[in-house]
Amino acid sequence: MVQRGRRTTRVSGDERQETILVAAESLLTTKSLDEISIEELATGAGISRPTFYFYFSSKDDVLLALLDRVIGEVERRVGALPRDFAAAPADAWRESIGVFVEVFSDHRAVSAAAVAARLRNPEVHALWSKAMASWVDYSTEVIVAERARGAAPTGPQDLDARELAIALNLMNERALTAAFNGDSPAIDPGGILDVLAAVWLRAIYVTDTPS
Amino acid sequence: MVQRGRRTTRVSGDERQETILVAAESLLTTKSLDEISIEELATGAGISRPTFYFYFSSKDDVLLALLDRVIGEVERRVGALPRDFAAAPADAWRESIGVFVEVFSDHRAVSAAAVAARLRNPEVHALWSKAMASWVDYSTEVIVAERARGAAPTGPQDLDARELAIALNLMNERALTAAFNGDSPAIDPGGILDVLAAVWLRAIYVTDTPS
DNA sequence: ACCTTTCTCGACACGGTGTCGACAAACTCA
DNA sequence: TGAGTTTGTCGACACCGTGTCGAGAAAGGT
Repeated sequence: MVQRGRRTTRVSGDERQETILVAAESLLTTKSLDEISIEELATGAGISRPTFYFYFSSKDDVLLALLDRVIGEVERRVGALPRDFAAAPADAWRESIGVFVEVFSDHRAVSAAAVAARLRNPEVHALWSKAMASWVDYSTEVIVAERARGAAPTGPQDLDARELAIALNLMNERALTAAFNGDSPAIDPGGILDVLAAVWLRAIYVTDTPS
Repeated sequence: MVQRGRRTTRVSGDERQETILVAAESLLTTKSLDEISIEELATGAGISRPTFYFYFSSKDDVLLALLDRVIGEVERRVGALPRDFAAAPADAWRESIGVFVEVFSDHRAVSAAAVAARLRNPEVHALWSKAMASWVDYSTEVIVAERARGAAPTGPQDLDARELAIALNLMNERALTAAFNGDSPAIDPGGILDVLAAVWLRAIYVTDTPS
């Protein structure tokens, strides 16, 4: 996925690679990826432009490496959450959504760049889609389980659990990127968890207080 | 907003301008805006590249003109809708959301290009934000009115009507672009109106059958 | 000391953008 | 009808960012 020009693993090369990634994430807090030239990225890492290509094959390749880490962090933290929703459904959903809020907040620059890049770069698109799909799968499973135990209704049109999960996950994606990039209109970053959690609960359970 | 090089209004120039717009929307169904060169756009309209600059100052300027029309169509159609939600709230919301589904479906190429371009172009960003703001305002007003007449609750945390409206509108934006651009995961375009309408109703009324 | 692998960069070719200035075509008013 | 103005057109140029190639320097292994 993120291939470098080096053939075997050595030491000082990995440091350079890391330096480029750090320089990139730092630059991304200032400007968007296409405002950053490879020249800039290379200079920021103390190397020349051609040397940059020894470590990464393009700017997007750098972003891909950064995005990979961010997604990894979400996966890890979501995976560490208790999977028992029956005890306190509202809190459980809130915690799950909270992971996204925190990680996307901490890495807002990378998230924003990824959301922009996926529209033109197939690899970024694929990586993002894969992550979204995994989160949708997770949400769908929980919704199905909650319906099975009678805590959540299906609704008049037998609202498909997966399509509901997709809608809610896409809402989160968009609402979070809007909030953390100062878009307008956007939800206040401080209150976004409350708003999103409320919509999820209502959309899934058709009540504010599921049991 | 969309300024052309011509100083006064004449005839055959406007036709050329229109030809460029038509060529652009047609090309956009095939590839993304940054895969389209100005050369291509010009050739498609039967002129040379420098001549293109007589009519538009950039590719984004062309997109801005196209987006302006699409937004205008939404505004017109939303404005023509009956504003009486009390009689049949579910149908009224469904019709409102239906306008977006139809227009974004008909002009999916322009919508997708605009969503991509707003991330780098301030003018596109501003135009899109303005439109979103107006739709959020509209939704907020209706939610407030529905709460006032007792049809919709506020919820435990006094869920702010505007923030709720923002979340729902952003969900629509993202879900529609995902659906009409073949993203995955995405909601099936044929059923997206049902899904979105269901989430809106539940999020606003906390029931599937408001009265 | 030699050889190989790792790493570096100057120099080049390329493709897209935007501008300038010459000029053609059409319309205007005497 | 013909001189002047506005409208429209484009060849040629300069510029900038990308990506590649090939020469070579440093570092490690034997």
